[in-house]
Amino acid sequence: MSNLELPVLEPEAVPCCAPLSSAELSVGDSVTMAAMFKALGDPVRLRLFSKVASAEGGEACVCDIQDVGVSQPTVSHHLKKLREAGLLTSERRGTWVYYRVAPSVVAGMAALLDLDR
Amino acid sequence: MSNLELPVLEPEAVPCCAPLSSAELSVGDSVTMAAMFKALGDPVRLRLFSKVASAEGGEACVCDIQDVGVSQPTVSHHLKKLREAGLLTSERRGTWVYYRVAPSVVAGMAALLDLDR
DNA sequence: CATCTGATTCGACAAACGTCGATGTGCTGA
DNA sequence: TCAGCACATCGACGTTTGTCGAATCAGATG
Repeated sequence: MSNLELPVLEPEAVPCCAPLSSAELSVGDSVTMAAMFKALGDPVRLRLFSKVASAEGGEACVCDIQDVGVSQPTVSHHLKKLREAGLLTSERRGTWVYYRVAPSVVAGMAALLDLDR
Repeated sequence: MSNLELPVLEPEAVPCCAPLSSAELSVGDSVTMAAMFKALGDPVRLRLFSKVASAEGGEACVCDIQDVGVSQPTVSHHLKKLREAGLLTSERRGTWVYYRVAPSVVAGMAALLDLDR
């Protein structure tokens, strides 16, 4: 990946897109959306995302979710990917860093997959 | 990818899964679902999928959708990936091969991303 | 300040991926 | 039967990815 400061998609900047069944995706939108799907395209990342999404109070600190069978640096690496894709946000509070899902972004992905309209 | 005959997921075999917000994904389910998200995690593949999903009559032959900026073998390769992930089905009719989306599989992905329940 | 703990960054490496041109396969029609 | 078109497979390639251990950064606490 060309990691010269990946732009970390803003939660607001996701009016993308109409359902796939309704219209063909533009080249630009396909790049944007593919990056999001790709972020969920790894089992470890999907489990981390799942742990955050299903956590009490909608958030979880890294220490609560890092038991996924890989080393702690690898967990951190995956969480960064999810952040860069715009799917998670993070906030440091004292010693711990808390992660939350970005609901609008995830809703955008779900809307894209809604084939019934 | 370890391509020793990838099992080509059955459209029926996808009662997976409950929304991510409701419960943590199992290891097995995370592998299954990640493979699907990964299939949509490439811009070219997402555009091909989009072209099929938005096609007249719900299907398209390769010749109708192969104008995505890569070579014909590459298009074929990507369509195979989408088939293997269970997202598309294909059928040969005479000279042409027609692709359709597997609605239940895509619906399963959308359901997983539904955070509002 | 020194030290401990939680989390990120760095550097390296094998495996997987996306792409291509060449070749193979399946069907149609002359 | 043979030429031609549609599509898939093969073999090779540079790039990206997932993983690790080591090092570093950031707060908290003695």
